Formats: sequence, C-alpha cells, structure tokens
Amino acid sequence: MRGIAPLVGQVVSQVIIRYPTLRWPIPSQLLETLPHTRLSRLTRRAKYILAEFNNAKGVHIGTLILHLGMSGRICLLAQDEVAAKHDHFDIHFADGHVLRLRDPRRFGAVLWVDGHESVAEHPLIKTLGPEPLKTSFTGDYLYCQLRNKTAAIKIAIMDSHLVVGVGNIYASESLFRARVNPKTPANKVSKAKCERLVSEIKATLASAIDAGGSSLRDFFGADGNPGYFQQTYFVYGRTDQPCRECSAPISQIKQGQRSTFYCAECQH
DNA sequence: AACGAGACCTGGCAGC
DNA sequence: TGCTGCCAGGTCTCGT
Repeated sequence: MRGIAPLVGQVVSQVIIRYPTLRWPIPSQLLETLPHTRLSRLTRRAKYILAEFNNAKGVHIGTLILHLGMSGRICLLAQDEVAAKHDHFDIHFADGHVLRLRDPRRFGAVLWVDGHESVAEHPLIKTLGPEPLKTSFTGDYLYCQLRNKTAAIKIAIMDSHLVVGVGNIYASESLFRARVNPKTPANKVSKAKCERLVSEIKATLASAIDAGGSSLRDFFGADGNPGYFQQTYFVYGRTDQPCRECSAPISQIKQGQRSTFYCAECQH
C-alpha cells in the first residue's frame, strides 16, 4: 500500500482487464465506473488494500478491494509497458502512471464496493479479527479467544477471524520468539504465554515491516525491487539447521496442510 | 461453534 | 533434456 501511495490524488484515465480470472472474477463494471474518478484515499485492513475513489465533484463513488493472495504483485509503472503473461489488471492514470496487478497463481482478488455500501460490512471484511499492531490486540484478548479452542496454537493465531496479519512465516517465527510449541492446544496456552505471544507477534511483524516485507521469490515491492534484503529467520525454512538459541536441529511438521518450523528444545 | 480437509492456480525445483 | 511429483507467502467453503 505504501508503494502505491504516490497515486493518491491522481485521476483514472483507463482500466484494462486482461484476464478477469482471479479468486473471484474482476468486476467488469470497473471499465466504466473508474475512468474520470480520482483515487482519493488508500487504506488497509488485514491483507486487503482499500482504494477509495471520488468523482469530479469530490463525491465518494466506491472502494476497490485488492488482495495479493500468495503470488500477487502490484507494479507501479511510470509509464505504460508491454504487459507480461500474468498481468491481469491495470489502472492507468492521467499523469501517465500505471498500477498493474500481476498474479500467476490467481489467488488474489480485485473487488468493488459501491459507494452507497459500507466496506466495513463487506462479508470479507466484517468478520476479521483485530489488527495485530493495534493496542486492542492484547494478551487478555488472545487468552479469552482461546478458551474454547482445542486446535493447535499455530492454527489459531493464523485464523484471520481471531487476529489478522499472522501468515505462515510469522506464525512460526512468533511462536519461536515466545518459546511456545506450535502443537500446543490453544486452550492450554497460559495467560502469561498469551501475553508473551502477543508481544512477540507485534515485535515480529513490526521488524518485518521495517525490513520491507518478505524476501520470497515472487514478492516484490511496487517499485519492482525485491521486498528486502534477506531477512534472517529464527526457524522458518531452517529444517535440520541448528537453532540460533540452543543449536538443536530445527523441526519441520505439517499443520493444517502448511509447514511449521520450530525448535523442540526451546519451545514448550 | 469448531475443526479438518478440500478447493482454487502456476511455476520452480529436486530427483530420476 | 524431459518427465513426475512435490512444494510454495492465503483464505474461503463445505462436511462432520
């Protein structure tokens, strides 16, 4: 979202939908709705980017919801360029800038919420848990939410209805930093460990944001440069390598069909 | 209500 | 070189 912030205030000249097939079809009404409107505000909720548009009179027209899924990438181009294979969607602006959405795996989404409807009430947004970096996300809150959950703690903190923003990498990293075993049933995590976990989730995400995002193959910042310098992980992707704390080999298991990494010596 | 599995996709890589 | 199988950062939907 920060990468495309320079576009705020710009007027849309054209929308191109090359391949409407994302997680849901890109609404074709954008072709008529967006041109001549102005991008008035960019915000974010969970992993959804919310782009608000005004008409020439400054009246709110609606909000574009963008999600990058697993492989999505937003490119901010200074001028039009030949589109590549998985370039699904463009917004061209009057000053020449182009916002381009590329998503090989098509798990991303482009949705439209009309101006007379509430984004907060949108089915994808309404049921989301708190933002992890907000003060409302506390150890108390987490502890209360876990009372009736028997699923593993790692599964629980990745549930966006409980708290948003904790993806597969940062779930493993946060649990290591809090010294919590990912297999622990959620309702067996003590109050004190909940406090610690919340504080480590906040610290993990804050430092990742500071470093600029995740340095994985197909993630790039809006300027086309890799999201960051290689971030060093405590456990993620370090199967059989020595724990940075105790030198025991890092374990890899499957939870909910996703890989989990942890140190069996350090995490209880 | 909560859980687990399945679903959606392409591309990169290891192993044969 | 080419094939096969496995793996990947997300999250909704469905059956139990």
